[in-house]
Amino acid sequence: MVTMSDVAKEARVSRATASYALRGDTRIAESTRNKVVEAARKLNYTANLSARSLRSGKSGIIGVAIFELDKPYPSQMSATLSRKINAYGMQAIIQQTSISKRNEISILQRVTSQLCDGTIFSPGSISNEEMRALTDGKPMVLLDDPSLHPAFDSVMTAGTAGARTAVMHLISIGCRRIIVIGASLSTMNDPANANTTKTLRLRGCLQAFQEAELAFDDTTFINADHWDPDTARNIAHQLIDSGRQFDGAFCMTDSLALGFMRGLADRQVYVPQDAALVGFDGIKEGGLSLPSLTTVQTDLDDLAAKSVGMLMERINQPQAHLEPQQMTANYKLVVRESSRR
Amino acid sequence: MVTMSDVAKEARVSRATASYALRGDTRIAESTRNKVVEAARKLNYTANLSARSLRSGKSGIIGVAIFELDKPYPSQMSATLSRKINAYGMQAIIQQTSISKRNEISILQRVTSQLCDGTIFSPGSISNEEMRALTDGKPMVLLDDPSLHPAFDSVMTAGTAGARTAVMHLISIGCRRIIVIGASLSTMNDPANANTTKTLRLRGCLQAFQEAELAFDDTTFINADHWDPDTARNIAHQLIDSGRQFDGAFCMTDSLALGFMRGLADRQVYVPQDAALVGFDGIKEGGLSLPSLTTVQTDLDDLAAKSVGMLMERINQPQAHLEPQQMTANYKLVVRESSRR
DNA sequence: TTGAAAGCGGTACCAA
DNA sequence: TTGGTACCGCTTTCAA
Repeated sequence: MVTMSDVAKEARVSRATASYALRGDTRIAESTRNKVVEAARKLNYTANLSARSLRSGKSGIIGVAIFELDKPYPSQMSATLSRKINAYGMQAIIQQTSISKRNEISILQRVTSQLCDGTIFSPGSISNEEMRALTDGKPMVLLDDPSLHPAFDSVMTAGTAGARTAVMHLISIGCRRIIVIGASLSTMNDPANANTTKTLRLRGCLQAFQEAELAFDDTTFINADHWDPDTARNIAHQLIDSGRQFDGAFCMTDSLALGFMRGLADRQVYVPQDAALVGFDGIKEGGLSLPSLTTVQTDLDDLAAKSVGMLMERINQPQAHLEPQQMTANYKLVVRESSRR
Repeated sequence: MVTMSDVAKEARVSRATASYALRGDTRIAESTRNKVVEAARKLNYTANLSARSLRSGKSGIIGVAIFELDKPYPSQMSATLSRKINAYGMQAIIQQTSISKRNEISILQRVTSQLCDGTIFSPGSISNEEMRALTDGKPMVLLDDPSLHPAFDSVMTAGTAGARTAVMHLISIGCRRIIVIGASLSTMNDPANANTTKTLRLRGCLQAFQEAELAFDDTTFINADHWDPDTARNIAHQLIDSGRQFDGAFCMTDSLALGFMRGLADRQVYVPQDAALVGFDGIKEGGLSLPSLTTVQTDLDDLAAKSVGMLMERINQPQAHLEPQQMTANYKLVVRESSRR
């Protein structure tokens, strides 16, 4: 391994000078800097990350910790965040929490807070206090922070407004017997859930129902333990088998929607003829399915710009001890075949 | 930040003793170790990664560098690798190369070779020699290494055997006018391409055609510049618009297959009635599409077990200077609706 | 069985 | 403008 001493020797300067020169400190004479840079290139030198990070506390790395990388939405979000981070000249590393608390702690404690200049974290089962302790004061931006008293900057998806838009759209195309897949109404009973993704989306649904003066009850809202396609596919089977009637469905994520659509097809119920369908997230797969999926699409570029932007601000101004900020990512309704009649 | 000195002081031992105790060195008396461990827990101590890594050259981190995280196959592969790495008690960090050479170099040079005890890398545009230089002798396992003279351990997907299986399956269900989407025959003309994914899969197709004594020519094989759904969708449009007849299609990836299927549907050509369809990879989305997709499924658990296993062996026995090894991941044909007649 | 001390490869203060 | 040097926090050799 070639170290800075090697470079300094090659350029016939001191280690200190070499260090300054390579980082472009203006106090170093241009001619000296050129010598050093040339020597570094000749030796194919790269600064040792551990050493630099140990001494300066900076690594140039931003961590992204996300629940499950094999699901379309988180993977597309991570990819977008990663590119945005690169655009700032930083390296992005992505870690999968698998929604396991042990994993979350391990990631925050052993990697993120140690190595990363900042973290973008999609919290699962870990509390604000634990995060405080584990991040050791390093900047962190949360994605969809459900806590009642935010302790960190965060970027939210437009859960309530988006869900409201989705249901309003179903109503506007003539649906009158609408069901919602993803959460049951009872979720909202517990005040601790006031800001969870489920509650926010439920709230938007209720707004739409009320504005349109459409009746609803407990059976309108169907919980999904896991927001994945197989769960939704089973729900569809049960629903049809039970003889339930509906002419429109809002699924709280696209993954649910695609699974639900498939489940309906398994029972010869077809979208959009028999029931219109709207999802949420805007994953790419929704544009390819048969029929293609109407969805409330979160603008991932905007989400990435906001979260990485906030994080970089904190990193660059660590002294500013501002209140935690909350931003919301843009969204738009993308109308496709699943709601065209 | 709480350091080892703090722990040592709290436990009333020296820093060295604390270090040994925490890592379970047997020379430390049990009672002493308990004191230290207790102190560490009380202070909520975590060893500084940079310091440890700088001094010992080990970090407990394995890097995974993959081309695009927002595509189903690489994202599902990364997720599986990540879990497998965790099962070995190591931390996994995932980085996205975006198939940009600059990015690949940057990742290898600035993060992977610096920080990671080993790397699993899906090479894009970087050469063996460059990798040698950038990894600085650290263990690395390549995924689908296309080089003619492998310089690293690698795990291959069963390109030739898998593609052969796929085409044989189409033949076995009665298809006689089969087309292949993904690469053109001319790809194989350049000897430099002898081991690329495209060539391997082409080779398998040719074997199947020849064994079944089925005619084929240049027009049987249609190139896709990018292996993504939109490209395939366009190909489908062009093919149908040009009046091309076929009763079966093998797409070199599931993403191509799903796009192709959607493109056929855009032109009122339906799978499997009008043409049977087989993909390659085995992404989860293939089980949900309408119709569900027959595919040659790569066993990702097996792929992960093999690649992480090889890597861990290299890490644990750095002295053994064995020849580069090649392994191949298991696969199986998963027959679904797209080829049921 | 434990402790003192020398680094690992950089950074940054201070002096020249 | 440049160089000497202390130090970041941990590991590891060597001595006690």
